[in-house]
Amino acid sequence: MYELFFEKLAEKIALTPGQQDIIKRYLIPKKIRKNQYLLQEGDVARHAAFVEKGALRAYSVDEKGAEHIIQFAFEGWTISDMYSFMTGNPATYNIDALEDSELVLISTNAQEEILKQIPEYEAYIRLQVTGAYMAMQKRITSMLSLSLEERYINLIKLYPNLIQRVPQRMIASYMGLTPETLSRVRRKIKNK
Amino acid sequence: MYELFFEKLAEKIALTPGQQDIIKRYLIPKKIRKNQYLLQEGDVARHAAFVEKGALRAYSVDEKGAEHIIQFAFEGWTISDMYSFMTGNPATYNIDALEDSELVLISTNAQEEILKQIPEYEAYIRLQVTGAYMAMQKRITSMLSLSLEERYINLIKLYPNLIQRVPQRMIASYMGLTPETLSRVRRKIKNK
DNA sequence: ACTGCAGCTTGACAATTGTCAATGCATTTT
DNA sequence: AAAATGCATTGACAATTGTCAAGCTGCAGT
Repeated sequence: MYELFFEKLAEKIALTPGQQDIIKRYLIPKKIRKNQYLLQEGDVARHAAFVEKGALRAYSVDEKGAEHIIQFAFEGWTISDMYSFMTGNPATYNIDALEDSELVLISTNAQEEILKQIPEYEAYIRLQVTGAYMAMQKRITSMLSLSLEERYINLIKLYPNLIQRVPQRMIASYMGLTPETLSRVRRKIKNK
Repeated sequence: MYELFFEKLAEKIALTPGQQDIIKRYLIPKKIRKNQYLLQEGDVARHAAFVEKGALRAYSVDEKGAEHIIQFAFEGWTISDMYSFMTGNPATYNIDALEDSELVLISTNAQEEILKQIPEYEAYIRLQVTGAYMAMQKRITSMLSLSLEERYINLIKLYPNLIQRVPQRMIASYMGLTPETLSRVRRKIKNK
């Protein structure tokens, strides 16, 4: 259990089996069915969720009811409403499952406890967040400087399995487009 | 010297005067004139820069020569090409000064040394990066779900001094717009 | 003070993207 | 097997945004 979690952890920091056991005690396994919510806007995010298996998305809903996907999370990724998780304020994003999924939950308290007992864990979180930050920076740069076709091609190159696992309209939402526009972008690319 | 740097540091972690002295030894003060480069695309970012005074921007340049601003940095902010800084790969962004500025540089080596000697510093960086991550997430959410007018109004509300210190065309660039479009957005807002 | 330049604004027009409606296809439900 | 549902595609048209050209303003440098 928690195989992938500790595998990813080991990529960033070295821990003894004893330290791993301490961490294990604070982890909560959770299975979640497709379409179920992990977090709803307005609730407080009391956990960060590491994805052992499956796929989730975080998204906001605007006044018109349109959904805007801020993040996907597949195996090996962590997802939460970071702002809510860090501050205890109500979440501004919804998170739900795109597939039946297996998660590892870490509560705010658990994270504090782990940090107290295993200071190395701090570096793990730092590197984790840094990676997420850099990915997000690339995403903004792509939005600012590339054509839709280039953006789509790059996205698929970066996450080749995205197409297989996520409906087009959600990729459109992630890119800030309507499904119709994404469909036309794909046609243009195909006809080249 | 380094007043603001240590003030910001103290907001996140508690350090003894002795620890502060250790950090001080690794910091490099640098003054930079308006329009001067701090970093050019292709070079390796060997430092992160904390802004004691002044203003800088990080931006990429596309094939057509258009600039796209990924980040502004004013007093109390840190700026670098994080990817290059972390990996040692060539930078993909340019960084230059919008005003005569006073910076505190921290080299990659300095950061490593500080982390070795003062483990509390790790938490500082983590919180720093987490803040940057959350800000960037808000920026993407704003790009995905708001109208141009709302985005502009929110931006000005968030950074009220931006208008005073940064030319409109750079705000347009930051928002992913042409200067003409931003000018029209501003006119619409004014006529309400 | 004068000149020149850079930045903001405006207008006319082009290109891109969104909206709405219809269709087709595949999957699920009955 | 038939019906219903959800998703992708397409077309026609509307709205938004970009492009190009021109003019205005204020500041910088002489």
